[in-house]
Amino acid sequence: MNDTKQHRLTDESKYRDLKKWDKPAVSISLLIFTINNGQLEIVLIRRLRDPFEDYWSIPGDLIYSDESLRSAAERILYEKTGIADVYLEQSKAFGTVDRDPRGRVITIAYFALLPKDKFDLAKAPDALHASWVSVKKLPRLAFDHKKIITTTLEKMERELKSTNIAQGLLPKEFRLTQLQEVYEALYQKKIDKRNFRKKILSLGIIEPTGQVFRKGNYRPARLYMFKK
Amino acid sequence: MNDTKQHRLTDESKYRDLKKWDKPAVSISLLIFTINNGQLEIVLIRRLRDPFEDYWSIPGDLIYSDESLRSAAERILYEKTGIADVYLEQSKAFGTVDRDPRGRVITIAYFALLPKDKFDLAKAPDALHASWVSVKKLPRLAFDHKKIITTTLEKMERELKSTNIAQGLLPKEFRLTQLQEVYEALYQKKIDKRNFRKKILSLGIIEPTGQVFRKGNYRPARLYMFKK
DNA sequence: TGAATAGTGTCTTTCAGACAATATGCC
DNA sequence: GGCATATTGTCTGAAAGACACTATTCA
Repeated sequence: MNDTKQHRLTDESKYRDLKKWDKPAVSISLLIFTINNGQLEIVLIRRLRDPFEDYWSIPGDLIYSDESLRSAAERILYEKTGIADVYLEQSKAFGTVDRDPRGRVITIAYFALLPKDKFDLAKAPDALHASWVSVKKLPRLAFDHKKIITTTLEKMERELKSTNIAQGLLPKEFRLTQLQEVYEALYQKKIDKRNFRKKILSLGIIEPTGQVFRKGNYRPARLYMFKK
Repeated sequence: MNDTKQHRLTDESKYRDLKKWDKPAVSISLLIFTINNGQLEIVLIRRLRDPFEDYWSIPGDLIYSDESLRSAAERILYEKTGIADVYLEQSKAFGTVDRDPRGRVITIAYFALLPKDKFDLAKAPDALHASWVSVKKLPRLAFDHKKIITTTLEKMERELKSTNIAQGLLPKEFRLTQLQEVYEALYQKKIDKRNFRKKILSLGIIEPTGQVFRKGNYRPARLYMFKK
């Protein structure tokens, strides 16, 4: 509300008045998450030029005039990773005036959730400068990308409680231990195994596939999948 | 993901390529809510010209180049109602290509929550064509405004459970019955009075002011306020 | 005393959380 | 048998939900 007043007070020069209706540029920022070794990780890109040279940033691009917000997010995901069929949801729009020193850019953040085995970042187009980074150890970030990530993580945590978000981070068939790791990574705390299994099974959203998963010299785990 | 492929297939003429980077216009859509007689109501404006003449629409405006998204929402709220100090939160961005027949407009929806007594719509600048409308009986709406309202209502309902959203819809001092009406209006169902009071008081977020509210020929009610 | 709303308590069921031992498969 | 992980049940306390009567004010 102070801003409202401020707007009218600072709107003083004719130059500014003329510029008042300049269209902003609009971009999509795409937060790509996965779980790796029980850690929530995000794809970041090292910037090669100013502004913010050598800082890390979220993938993004301007929106074409013939694509919707969601289509643009899907395109960027496809360009960065070569994959298409994943969980994708709008996070929030960010639009402070000075968030990009090059000019007015409003960005609409989307987040995508991938199972780790779905794609190999090393083979992606931007491989040299893109990297998976744990959200617990974020490097220095360009623009307002730190805030975008933090805000989106809070939203994801809230949604985990009421939606099937975990599904996006797991392969079709998974062990209960993996599912628990998703919850622990998003809540950032340990959960009791017995209580977790009791609850998740009572929700009735997953079912055993009948298959088992074998890895080391130990008991195999039953595999589950989300019901349709 | 179909959209992604489609984009590349249909991106065939040079004309389109040149237009590909045209900047979209960006607007704020402002959903102004209050509770009136236990009903959730929203401010709508009757359109006087094409497109969608005689349809109803959500208040909105383009964003100036020197204001943030939130500042723009505050400005529009101020222009429409003359008030500033209310609960205001971003809902969601909407940006399908053809949502406005006049050209590409991406809109970012905000919602504002007012106590009913806070302002008199009849004295507002747009009084002639603006009106409070119950969200249960929405008239025919212009553009994609029906979807914007529906999506925002779902978000508000979700937030009611975890935040203090009810505070925005009530005056500083209120009766427990009023508070219950807010919950009932947003959940669209009746709540047991004893259970509601037991729970809301156990949360410790409100406290009695010591005042009472007298109206008809019946027992006065104690007044409460939200703690700080 | 009638009308209209305010205010209150108990019981049952469900859910969350603490807690540790046994089962299985492979070497 | 040793190792590594999978799988399972009980108890307790807290919260949710069903349910109906008394209290207060004023005309």
